[in-house]
Amino acid sequence: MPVLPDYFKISNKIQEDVKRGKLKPGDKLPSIAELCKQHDVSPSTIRLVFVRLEALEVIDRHQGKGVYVTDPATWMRKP
Amino acid sequence: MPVLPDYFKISNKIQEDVKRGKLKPGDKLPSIAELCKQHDVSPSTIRLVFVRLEALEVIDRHQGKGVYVTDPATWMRKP
DNA sequence: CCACATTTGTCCGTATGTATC
DNA sequence: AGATACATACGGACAAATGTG
Repeated sequence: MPVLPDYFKISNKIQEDVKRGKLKPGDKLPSIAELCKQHDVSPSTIRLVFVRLEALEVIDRHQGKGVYVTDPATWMRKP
Repeated sequence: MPVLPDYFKISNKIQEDVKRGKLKPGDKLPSIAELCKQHDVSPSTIRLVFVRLEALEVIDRHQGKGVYVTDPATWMRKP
């Protein structure tokens, strides 16, 4: 059984939280700095998580604002 | 019009090559070092491309061997 | 079996830019 | 104007898998 890398485990965890409704569409994720502390990893690793989750359309990233759980409702007309 | 980042443009280009049949399922991509030269970026950027394309299930990565275009036929019993 | 080179993999820390508040 | 937060990109250290001799 392969040991999953950090960026994989973290993005899986976030995906799980979304599936379980712990994170809902439109919710804002903690800041990068916060996620670094929570998982004890560097900003670069969190960035990998974001690139992956963005490709999977789980999150939307907004420079200067934050990272949000994808909301199909506000998908087309982004604020 | 937003200027797309390098890792985005490169992964889009590879996706295009796959769609157009220039790259076919099972094909091996150039090495990271090679892709660095071709696009004049660092290895880190190419890795970002791979993380994205892997999430999109466009490629399969095999440590020590290479990176291949996803082939549904050989998906389960990898060579 | 062992040694070695090649290749990919993970993770880190940092510099700089840009959008938002 | 200043603080905060995300975005992009780089380069390096070290690990792990593969293939070859």
